[in-house]
Amino acid sequence: MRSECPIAATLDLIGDRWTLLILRDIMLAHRYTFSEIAASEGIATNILMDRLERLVAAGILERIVDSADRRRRIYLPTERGIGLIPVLIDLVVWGNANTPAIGAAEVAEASRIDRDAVIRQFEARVRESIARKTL
Amino acid sequence: MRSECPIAATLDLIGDRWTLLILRDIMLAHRYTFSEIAASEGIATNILMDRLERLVAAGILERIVDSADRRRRIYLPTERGIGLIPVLIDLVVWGNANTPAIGAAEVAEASRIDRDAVIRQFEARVRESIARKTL
DNA sequence: TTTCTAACTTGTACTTTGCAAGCTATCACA
DNA sequence: TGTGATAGCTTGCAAAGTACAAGTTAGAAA
Repeated sequence: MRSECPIAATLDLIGDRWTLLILRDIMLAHRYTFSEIAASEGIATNILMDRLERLVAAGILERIVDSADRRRRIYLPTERGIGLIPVLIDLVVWGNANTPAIGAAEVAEASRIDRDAVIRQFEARVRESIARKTL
Repeated sequence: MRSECPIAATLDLIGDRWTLLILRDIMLAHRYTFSEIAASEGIATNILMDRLERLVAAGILERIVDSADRRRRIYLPTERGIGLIPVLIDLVVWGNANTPAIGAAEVAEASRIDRDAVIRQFEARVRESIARKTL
């Protein structure tokens, strides 16, 4: 693809069928490990692996070893990754209003009233998790 | 895929590598016909056709015959489609800050200052085009 | 030391995409 | 009225990406 358009360049990184769902798992649902993410939707493990590696390579996620259980790898969003929360929130709002999906209705409703507050709230939670995990 | 999560349900509709670029062409760049969109990026015509049909089927776009040239089909966003402008704007902002893409820097900058105003502006332009084309 | 679990990896079938060429309807012009 | 050009759309086939199942390795737990 490779375009000078920022939308096209962004979709080169996150514009496939799984990447934004993975980022949703990590940043909205607080699922930070390979097996938690794999269990949440029916994503094939080789695809999940590939996407996590790409996201790390793109500087959107960071991979750290869990010091409490060194088998476990924790995938945490970088600042660049946190910057995608607004996109996820917009998708929740649109999906809630325009698809039969019923989940996260409170988030959608709260976002319609004060989007910035909802985004700040998720950002704060993610940063809190990062601080806790990287200790 | 097909989930009860509104993000997953939305990505079922628009979460592939081309659909959001097509919507960007239509709603931000005001390219309303098959050939205009086909020319803007290197999208294969069979894929473009498939995506336009899906978007029409999903109620995101509407297809009308150009009365001035009946060969031409004009693809216009519905209200549901217009509702995706915020997603596009977020992608412009993120891509401008986090990818080497250089286009649309003014839009990104203006959105950082007053996102709602930029969205309203694009919405107004699209509605104006729709009014003109459907006459 | 055996068993279990988490994170990968590999192989193979299947689905989607990309490319090139073609088709049909309509328009522009002589 | 006929000829060429253009817009939208279709088809066939090769290449790429995805899904499913099974296997491997490192570390934990008993």
